[in-house]
Amino acid sequence: MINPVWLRSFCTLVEVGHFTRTAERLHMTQSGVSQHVRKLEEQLELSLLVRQGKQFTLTDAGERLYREANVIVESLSDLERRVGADPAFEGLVRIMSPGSVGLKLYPHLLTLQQQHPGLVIDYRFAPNSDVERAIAEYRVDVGIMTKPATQDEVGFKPVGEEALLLVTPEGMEEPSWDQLMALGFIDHPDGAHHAGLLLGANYSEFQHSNQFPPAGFSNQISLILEPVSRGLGFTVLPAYAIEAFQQPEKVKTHRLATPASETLFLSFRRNQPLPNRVNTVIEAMREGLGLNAGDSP
Amino acid sequence: MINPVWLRSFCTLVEVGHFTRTAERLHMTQSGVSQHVRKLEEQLELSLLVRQGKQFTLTDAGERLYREANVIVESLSDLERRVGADPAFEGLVRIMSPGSVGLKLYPHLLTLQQQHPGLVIDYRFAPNSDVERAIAEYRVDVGIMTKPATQDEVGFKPVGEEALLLVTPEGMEEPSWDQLMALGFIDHPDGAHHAGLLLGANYSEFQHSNQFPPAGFSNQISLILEPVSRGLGFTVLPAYAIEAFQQPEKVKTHRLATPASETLFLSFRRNQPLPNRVNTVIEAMREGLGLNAGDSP
DNA sequence: TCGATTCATCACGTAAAATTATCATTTTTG
DNA sequence: CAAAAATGATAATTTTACGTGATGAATCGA
Repeated sequence: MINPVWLRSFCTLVEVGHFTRTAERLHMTQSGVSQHVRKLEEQLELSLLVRQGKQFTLTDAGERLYREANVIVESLSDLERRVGADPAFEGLVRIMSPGSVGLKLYPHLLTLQQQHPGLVIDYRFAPNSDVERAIAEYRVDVGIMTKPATQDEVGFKPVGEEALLLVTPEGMEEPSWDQLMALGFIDHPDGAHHAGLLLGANYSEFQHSNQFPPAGFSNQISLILEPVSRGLGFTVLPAYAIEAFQQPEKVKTHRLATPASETLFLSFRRNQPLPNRVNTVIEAMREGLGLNAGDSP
Repeated sequence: MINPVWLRSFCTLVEVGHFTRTAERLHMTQSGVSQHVRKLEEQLELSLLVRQGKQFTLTDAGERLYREANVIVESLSDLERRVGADPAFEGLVRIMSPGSVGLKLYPHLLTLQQQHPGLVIDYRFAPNSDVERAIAEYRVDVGIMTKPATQDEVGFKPVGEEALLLVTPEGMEEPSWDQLMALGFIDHPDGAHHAGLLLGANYSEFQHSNQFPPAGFSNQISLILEPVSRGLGFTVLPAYAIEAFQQPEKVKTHRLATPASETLFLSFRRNQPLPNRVNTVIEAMREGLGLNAGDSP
């Protein structure tokens, strides 16, 4: 590999046209400049300069070298700055969350991306466990989970609460236990968890969601309320998932006496500080969840 | 400036994912690789690797550095080859010659350029003295001159002879001295020189072209025969300049008893070997002048 | 022609880098 | 699961190479 310090000397010499002044410019001695050029010529086994007394002109190879080397030297001397830079509104940010939160966050983050052309959002929907694994395996920068992370490498921080609501077909008032049993449960990936939190606090008969006759399942968050709207069963969902349903008039939402809510956890890798662009996105996510901006992890 | 040897170690390490194997690949010790990475981290004042036992992953800065540095390292290790290369059919070749020869050569060289997309011909027409100066001042790679070069730095080599011919208006047989005096001389940049060579050898009365009444002048080689074709005078030209005239039937060409010819000299800088692409063009010029290919200077 | 510049070369001391040796971990394997 | 092998970090030592300063030769300007 050619010594880039020699290249820099050579390029400066070509620009300055003068050994002594080149040396001054580079804070070295004229002797050094001479040696650098000679070493380059020795290593490349071709002459770079045609010396004519105190003047010189470039040989063909000299011109080629100058042209090529100049680019490299510039780019090398600039590298430190470029790598150190940590722009807040540029680059790829990879996010993962369960579908429920994603439904609310994704449009908000797309707005952010529209405001900053350099920013690229990669948002994937996946269950809690997948989110945690993706973070641990460096496949994702931040995640939102509805449970605390279990692995050591994954840090977490509560960033919001979302009320859990019981959803039944339209025209039904505060349903009794028997009515629920009659309806049957429309399940989804977090169905058991949600049902446990809300129904456990409001129905003494409740033990587990599998007490209810199964009435359907969907892992497509935007479609879970479809069977409910058709009178096929009930389900329990966080408020933002209900908001996202296309035909809200076709279902009936019940708050119940004892409210229950799901905590949202911001999740991230513990062992390295987050780049600015990721913090930018985290701020936007807080806003999207309706929270005041706070300091990022 | 960041040490590119360290960068190479880092890039290789990222690709290999293994300190010891990286060291083997780079013909150094594992200790060296460790030190290179550490020095990079110290100089940049940021961590590049997240070490997890004997595994590691890249930090954000590490990824940026790898992406940027890889380009530089590749380009640097390839530089030697690129500069050493001397392609025969690529690059710019700058040529200068008097208009007379140029008329014949230029179309031929354009054909060469068409055959080799990377080759670029810069052909300029200028008098002998300008050609010589341009060569000496590195503004041109090769020239054709009709006289030997006078400066030390400019080498030359005869590459062709071109017959000098007397040209009169049509319908005139081997003109007498008095007929020439009556017609008058159509002069051009090499007019005096050409007339001296041809007429001096064939007319005892001849001393200098200014003996003839001036009948016109043009430095546009393709137009010199225009006034002759209109009966305005005679001139002396090399054969290839006459060939290039649009309406050959409008003039009469005379070989004369004692032929005279002009020698063409290939001219070039003495102090440095010619790049291959220039030799390629020189070969093409020899062909264009109707000569057998010979070894270039 | 003489003095002032300018560049090339040489010898040398210093600073940087590579290697060796060793230790603490981690991973593999029987 | 324990012993063996492998891996990476660190410290100490050797080796390398880099830049300087001194000297000399060539060139340029007055």
